[in-house]
Amino acid sequence: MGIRKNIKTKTIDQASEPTLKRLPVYILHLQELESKGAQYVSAPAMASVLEFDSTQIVKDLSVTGIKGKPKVGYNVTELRQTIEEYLGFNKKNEAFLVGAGKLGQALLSYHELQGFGIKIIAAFDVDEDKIDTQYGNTPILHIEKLGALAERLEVNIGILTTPNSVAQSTAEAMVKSGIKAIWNLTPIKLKLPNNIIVQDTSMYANVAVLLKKHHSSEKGESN
Amino acid sequence: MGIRKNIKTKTIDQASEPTLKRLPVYILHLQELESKGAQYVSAPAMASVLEFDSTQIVKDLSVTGIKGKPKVGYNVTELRQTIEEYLGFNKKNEAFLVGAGKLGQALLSYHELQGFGIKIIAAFDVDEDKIDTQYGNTPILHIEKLGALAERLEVNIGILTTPNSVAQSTAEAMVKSGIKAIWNLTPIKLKLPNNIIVQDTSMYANVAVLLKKHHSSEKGESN
DNA sequence: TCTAAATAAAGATTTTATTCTTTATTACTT
DNA sequence: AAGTAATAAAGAATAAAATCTTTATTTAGA
Ligand SMILES: NC(=O)c1ccc[n+]([C@@H]2O[C@H](COP(=O)([O-])OP(=O)(O)OC[C@H]3O[C@@H](n4cnc5c(N)ncnc54)[C@H](O)[C@@H]3O)[C@@H](O)[C@H]2O)c1
Ligand SMILES: NC(=O)c1ccc[n+]([C@@H]2O[C@H](COP(=O)([O-])OP(=O)(O)OC[C@H]3O[C@@H](n4cnc5c(N)ncnc54)[C@H](O)[C@@H]3O)[C@@H](O)[C@H]2O)c1
Repeated sequence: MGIRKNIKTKTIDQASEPTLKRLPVYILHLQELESKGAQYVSAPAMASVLEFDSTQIVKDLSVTGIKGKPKVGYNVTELRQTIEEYLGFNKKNEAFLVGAGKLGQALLSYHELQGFGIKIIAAFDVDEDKIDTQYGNTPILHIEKLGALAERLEVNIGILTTPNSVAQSTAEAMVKSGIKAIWNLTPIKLKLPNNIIVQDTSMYANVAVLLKKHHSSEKGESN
Repeated sequence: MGIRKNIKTKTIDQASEPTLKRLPVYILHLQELESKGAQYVSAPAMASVLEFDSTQIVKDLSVTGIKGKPKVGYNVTELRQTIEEYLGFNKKNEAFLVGAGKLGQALLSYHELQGFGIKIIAAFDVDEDKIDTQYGNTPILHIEKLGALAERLEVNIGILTTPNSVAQSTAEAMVKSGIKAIWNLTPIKLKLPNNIIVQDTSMYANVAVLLKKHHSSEKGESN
């Protein structure tokens, strides 16, 4: 009502989700530039390679607080590091994986993830054949040990790769164990307290978009 | 100017991408309702379970053309089938998977995907140890055979799970083989002709969002 | 048969994200 | 040293999506 409009002083560094999702694309591109020995890169130059709008790139990068120089661009290494720091990749991001099945094991062997912030230090399962074995260098433990270990090792990030049928109950158990952020790779919409961060990566959602666009384009829509 | 504003007559059935991504969530929920024997469900009822806004559900479902009845809701089975038909799950969606590594194999064993439209009928790789073996019931073939087989079997959907380093070149080979829609599970931003449908599922992007939100919430932001 | 409650559907508003425009800074050129 | 071209940065306009509001329909109950 007239007064009071900008109460959002606290949400300064809140980048939009689309922006956050583009930042890793920039990191990969910058890594490639670094490997080629490039020192500087401009937003328009990145734009032409990545096929993004150049002003959008400038906006995206500005959320990290970095400053570019007109006529020169950004220092490649500094830019990459600034983005990584902004995303928290340099913080301690140890995670537990729950559900060491096919997808879980793929993630356990996906060591590149470490370069993007997350390090899986243990996996949990209920399958006796898997429990107390190792996958790669990662131990697979009984799910009952989750709570005690999460507390002792101060782990508060969890990756959920159990079957759909137990996704909700397992997620609740993770929360009870002190997990604060869950990367949910099941297609289930989890119902959890809203102080818990949940990031969904649903294959079904992506397949749905792919198929719909595919069939629409076949029908000859301009798109 | 002045005249000509609504040139978009052709894009009638164009649902937004957020809507398309929610449709599979509805399908899963409807399947559960069916298994419980429910006949009808209303949008507000779904909303309370899924924690969505009920008017958004109504809007989402309306893109499929289905009509609900006031005071009753939607017929559960009819609604599920209508969504599935809308998304093209009942069409022939045979796909090739390229790169039969850890992630590729997880997808090959992920038979639930068939219920969501996609059936992987062959995989392709360059690793001699894998070529001409089977994974599950799916043959793994030499990448050179991709073109001929795609033509003969009329496959035009491809799943890309090769290493990052060859993602772009492999995608180009897929396009040359007649693939029209690519589900890209690498984090690489592909540059392809824009009549090719590309759906990215980047783990990095999701990890970035998760970590940023997690660290922001730790700093005590209201979010 | 009429009334009331529930809810789908359509439309309006608000919010969010992208794209466009302008301004100002910097380095290169002559 | 002055002028010019390139580009970052800030702001405005546009477009898209989500949410809110109103209307109309339909069933259940009086
Ligand atoms: N396989 C894929 O490629 C793929 C792709 C996308 C999404 N997903 C999703 O990922 C999830 C897992 O799929 P998957 O193919 O790896 O299944 P999977 O059956 O291979 O693995 C599931 C694992 O979870 C374990 N488990 C079962 N109940 C558990 C519990 N209560 N606590 C802890 N662990 C438990 C099982 O023992 C098993 O090891 C599913 O939700 C699936 O929809 C899988
Ligand atoms: N492992 C995971 O959990 C995971 C998760 C998310 C994303 N990814 C991404 O998925 C991709 C594959 O990851 P991965 O862990 O399965 O790797 P991987 O090394 O296990 O598998 C890659 C496969 O591709 C094959 N290959 C190599 N060059 C090829 C070519 N030119 N044509 C066809 N096949 C070729 C290899 O022989 C191998 O079988 C990567 O881009 C990775 O970033 C992996």
